[in-house]
Amino acid sequence: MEKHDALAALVALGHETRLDIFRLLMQAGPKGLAAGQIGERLALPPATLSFHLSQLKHADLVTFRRESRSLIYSAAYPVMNALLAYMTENCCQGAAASCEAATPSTCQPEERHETPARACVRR
Amino acid sequence: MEKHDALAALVALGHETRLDIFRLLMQAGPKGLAAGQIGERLALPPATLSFHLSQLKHADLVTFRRESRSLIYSAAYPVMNALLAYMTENCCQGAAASCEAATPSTCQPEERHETPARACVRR
DNA sequence: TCCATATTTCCAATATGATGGAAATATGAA
DNA sequence: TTCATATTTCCATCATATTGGAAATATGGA
Repeated sequence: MEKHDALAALVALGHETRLDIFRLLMQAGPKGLAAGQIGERLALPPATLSFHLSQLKHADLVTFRRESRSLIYSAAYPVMNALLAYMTENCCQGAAASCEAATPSTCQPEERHETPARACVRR
Repeated sequence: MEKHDALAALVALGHETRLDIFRLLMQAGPKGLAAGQIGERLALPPATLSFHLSQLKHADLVTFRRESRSLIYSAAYPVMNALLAYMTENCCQGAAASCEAATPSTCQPEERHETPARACVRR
């Protein structure tokens, strides 16, 4: 993940409504939730909801599929994991020699993937 | 970490200049950097730098200490780790029964602390 | 005390983001 | 085709964040 993408994700998550939406989708898992359901649960007017979903889409934090008349949104776990990895990778950068490998905590609703990251442990 | 604090941290990191500052401080480690050094490296006018440092302070993402005429800023590793843990803790919430414990990747410049978190692995 | 350095605070201008009503689009059912 | 549902797009308004020059504050040295 590049800085540009990490920044986009952080900007998107740095808004209460979008953090609420994203967490709701995280909780919902891969099945996702229809836009209408999200709006109902968070009491958001359609236009406002659509605006924020659009922001999350642009940041690649959510995906969606059509199911009949509904658009079903779900959290993009891989991007979330990439963001976590990015933030971790870049902490203590420049002290690579004194870093130890560490297992990142990731969110994998379907199956475990290997997404290595490094955590800096200087002594 | 509460939602309020996580949101504050995400808002703070969701700005290019502040992400730059924060990563610079992460790289600098616990020794930190004087405000002037940060401004010099990132080519920021004093007032602009001060504004962003203030935002990062309010989000508890940086700490500072005075050393003679300089104010030395450093990254608040524990808060960064708490943010990582928070984002991970809350993914797949509601499916706790099918979650497995996982080691979070953390950034610990001084010594290793135990900061347990959970990653959801549904099967 | 006086001056230089380091940084912050004040403030006004500017830019950007968010809101939500209303209209437009897409889908499926009768 | 016609209608109802689901969601988006358009757009004007409003709110908030950002910027940086200038002045203020804090520190230490001569």
